[in-house]
Amino acid sequence: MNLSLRKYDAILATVQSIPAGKVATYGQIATLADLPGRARLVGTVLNKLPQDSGVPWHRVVNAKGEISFRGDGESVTEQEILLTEEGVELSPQGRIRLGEYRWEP
DNA sequence: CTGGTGACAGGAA
DNA sequence: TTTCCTGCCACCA
Repeated sequence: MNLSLRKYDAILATVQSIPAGKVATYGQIATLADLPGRARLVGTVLNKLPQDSGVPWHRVVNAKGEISFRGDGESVTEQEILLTEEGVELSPQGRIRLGEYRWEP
């Protein structure tokens, strides 16, 4: 078992600790998981996550408050819907108001 | 082993 | 306010 796997677990645990109706940025997750500056790893990890991982990945967005995904919008739309269902309101530009919904541990 | 890729962030203009 | 450039490191061929 790789020690890096423990870091993945820390990332997943942090994402799962995000309360409903709130969102967190990749950098924030990375910092909370003791991986400062490794925001890309958070995205890479989530990208490889299975669908039944039970991780609320839809609450994780980039620093701009936008929903990220390899440029394709289908999954992005699903993420927007999930967030809206939880009470997260989106800006007209399709961006989340981090000042309002950013998770502050 | 080397090189390229990637759900990003932060600073500068 | 947004856009562009750079750095960061795990994973894949």
